[in-house]
Amino acid sequence: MTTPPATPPASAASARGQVERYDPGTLEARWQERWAADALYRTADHVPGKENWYALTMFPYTSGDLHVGHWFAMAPSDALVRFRRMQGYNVLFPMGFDAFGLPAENAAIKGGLHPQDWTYANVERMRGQLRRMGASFDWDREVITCAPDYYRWTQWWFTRLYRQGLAYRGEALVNWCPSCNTTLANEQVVDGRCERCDSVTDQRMMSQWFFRTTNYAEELLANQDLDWPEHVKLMQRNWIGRSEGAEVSFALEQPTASGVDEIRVFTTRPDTLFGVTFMVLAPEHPLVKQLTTPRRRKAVEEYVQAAARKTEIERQSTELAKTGVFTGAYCINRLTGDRVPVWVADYALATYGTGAVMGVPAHDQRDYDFAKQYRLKVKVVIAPNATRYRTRLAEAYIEPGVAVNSGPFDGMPNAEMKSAVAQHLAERGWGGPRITYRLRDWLISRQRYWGAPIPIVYCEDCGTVVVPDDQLPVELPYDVEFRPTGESPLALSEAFVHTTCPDCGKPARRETDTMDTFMCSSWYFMRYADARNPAEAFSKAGAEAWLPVDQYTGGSEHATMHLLYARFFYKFARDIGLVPGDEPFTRYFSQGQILGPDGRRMSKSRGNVVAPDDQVARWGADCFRAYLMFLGPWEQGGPYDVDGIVGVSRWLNRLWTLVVDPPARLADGLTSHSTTRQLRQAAHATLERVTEDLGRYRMNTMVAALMELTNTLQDIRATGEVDARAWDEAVELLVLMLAPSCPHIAEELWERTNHDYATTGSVHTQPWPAFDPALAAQDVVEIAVQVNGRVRDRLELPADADEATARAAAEALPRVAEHTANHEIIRVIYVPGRLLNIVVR
RNA sequence: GCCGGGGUGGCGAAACGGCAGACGUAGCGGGCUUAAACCCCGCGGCCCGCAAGGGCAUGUGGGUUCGACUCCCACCCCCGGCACCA
Repeated sequence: MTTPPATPPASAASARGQVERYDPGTLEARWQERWAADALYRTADHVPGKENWYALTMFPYTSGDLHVGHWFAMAPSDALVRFRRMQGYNVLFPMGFDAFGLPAENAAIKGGLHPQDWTYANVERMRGQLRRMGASFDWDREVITCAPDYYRWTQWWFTRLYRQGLAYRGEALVNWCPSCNTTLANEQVVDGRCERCDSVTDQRMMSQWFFRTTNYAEELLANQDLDWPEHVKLMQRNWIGRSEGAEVSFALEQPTASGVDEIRVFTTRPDTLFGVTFMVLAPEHPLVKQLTTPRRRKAVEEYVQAAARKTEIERQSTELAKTGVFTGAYCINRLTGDRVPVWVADYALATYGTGAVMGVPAHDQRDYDFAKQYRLKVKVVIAPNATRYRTRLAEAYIEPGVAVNSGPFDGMPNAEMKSAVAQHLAERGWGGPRITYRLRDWLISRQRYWGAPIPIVYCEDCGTVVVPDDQLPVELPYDVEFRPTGESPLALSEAFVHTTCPDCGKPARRETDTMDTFMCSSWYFMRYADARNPAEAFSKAGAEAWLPVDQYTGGSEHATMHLLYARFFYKFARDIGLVPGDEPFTRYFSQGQILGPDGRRMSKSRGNVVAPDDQVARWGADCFRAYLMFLGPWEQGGPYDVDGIVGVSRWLNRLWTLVVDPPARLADGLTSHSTTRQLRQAAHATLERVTEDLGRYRMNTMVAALMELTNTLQDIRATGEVDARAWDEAVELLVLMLAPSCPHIAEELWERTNHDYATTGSVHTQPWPAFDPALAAQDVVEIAVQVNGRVRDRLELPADADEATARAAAEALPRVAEHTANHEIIRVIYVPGRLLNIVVR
């Protein structure tokens, strides 16, 4: 079998003659080099006469490959940045790498490469891919979170939080991922599974480092004024989960051996306190062991152990019937003096409120179910009507009502009673008003290698000592056995563990856990403001120049993790006087998710991954960028249709040809020619649309508008004689409008239309053109003529025609007359430029 | 169950309460080509009709309006989040 030579036929001659073909590959590489050589995107902190604008798109994790999702977030962001620059802003648009984290270790274990070497190799590769995108990143401010000159400051943040009492070590029930062999923050457990690897997690009592995010719960909750997507703000508010209610103390009938004489509960229904018929402790509640009577011990221990064996998924399932065991102990409802049996049941959660629940079966469905299961008493204390009400219920009564069987509160509306009871309790020292959050403190300890070491030293004499600034960074040693065992790999490194106490100089041991990588990403956007600063995390001047971020772009999967942590960090930074404002991200845009061609999440196992490199190699970066913008609304995302991109490629080819091969007969002074008017109208109307669309992040319709103008120019070219000035103006506007989305071809065409890059500058440094409303307006418009709301004909009219003119012209149309004859015209509605509706009877 | 976001041609989509389907694809017909194409022209929701034209169409059913994809009410389906949080 013979194959033809690989060289394509040299002649690509079209009907229009020999025209140079659009060749994105070489053209894009050439301009990328040129821009880099000229440092076109280096951003100064201040430029006279220009306002600063900080645009940020989430930096990628160093997985090794940029995927379509990265492009989908970054390419439109870059277009908006370029647009804003042309509008006269001094724009900071930095890029970097989120480089610590488990995948590096997992890949290292699998492939035999050290996590650090794996990570830096990936940085190298991804940097190249990002450059190939043609985005206008300021690489001089690049950050790599695993570099000592970065994590030194991550550790510094820890020390500041520690000194402010916001970092603490505490014993708590924490989430554990048995596959990752490490603890996880609450935010990193999704439906009882590890957010990273999807393994089922369990809970363990461990001593770990936490940040007091709950100190800021109230402020984090107050996000409604942020210019963020509502659904993201809502996710955060749901996550924080504020509940208003009361804490109530119940006296133990028999104080425990250790002297505890009460059980405290949190309730949102203090109005039902008179209806308590049992008490429930979570299996992990510290009092369980102490108050269980000898006769009940065996049963309780068995139950507690069984609960511990269950996974979170099993524990949290609402479908399961309620289970529990009686402890044999009783407590006293101080308001009524009632003797209340104390049970253990796993529907009480150890990590919420006080870990104990008062059982009010008459007015809480869960308590009702539990009471039915174990035949416990049901006491009605809220009723729709104070005089007549049911005492036997088929389900809990949770509607509003008035108090009954509630002593001094009888007859009081229950809404009012909530605060009255809380008040009553407070006066007697039995509890009082209380607000509880679902949000937990942020667990930041990780029993893994590839992260920033926690800068803490344990000294026998001085106790827990924070590493002083001049001893940072606490360097992560390279030569460590990092296989995950559940114990921190750093504990195995004698050289790392053994140190001296910063306070007294005696031998001491280092903390061997590393920090959650979400810590690195909680402040990277601040570092960009002054990325090369060797003496500070960032300078005051840098912060004043750039913070807070004006526009942030990323996926909403980070709503309750990164975006929440970053807000926490920023508020802390504000409190210690480092940054201006209260919020890190003034505006946040959440782009949609790009799916595989089959409409499902892209994944290697499904084999539906579209590699951006392949798309770029085949179509060019400009084409791929524009196609991603053209697909649909940016916030929506959707399946990536590999066949659709050809339309964008055809468009760019036509546009190219149009500019490189202008109309055959260009003549001066044809200003009265109808095509001249049409040309100018189309160009200015498009400019109006594109300006509007870019301002509202509507990238898809922006590209469509450019396509339309291209089609119009092509039609006009075909008519023959065209006014040279009008043509040049239209082409110039088209190229300027193309610059944000397709920076390379725009630059090339800009140069080819008599603009010298060396003297007059890049197309990307040109001011955004202003459109002329008079030119953008149409002279003649086609309107629809309706009879009773149905279109019967169309009519061409001068744009400024009045109603009488329009009506006369419409009634003269035979197809209209047909429908109005023998009818009485009762009304005529005229919308200039749109339609005329004749209403008949 | 609760809270968001969506249902418009074969597909991706567009449409200040005012001509539904811009723009683009798939497909069909034609041109240029020995042949093709990431080239050019045309058609391109469904039904009836040779055509002119007419009817039906924006998840379903109501309503408001001269006029509804758009506003209101009820419901169905899909996607995302939360869910034994006391």
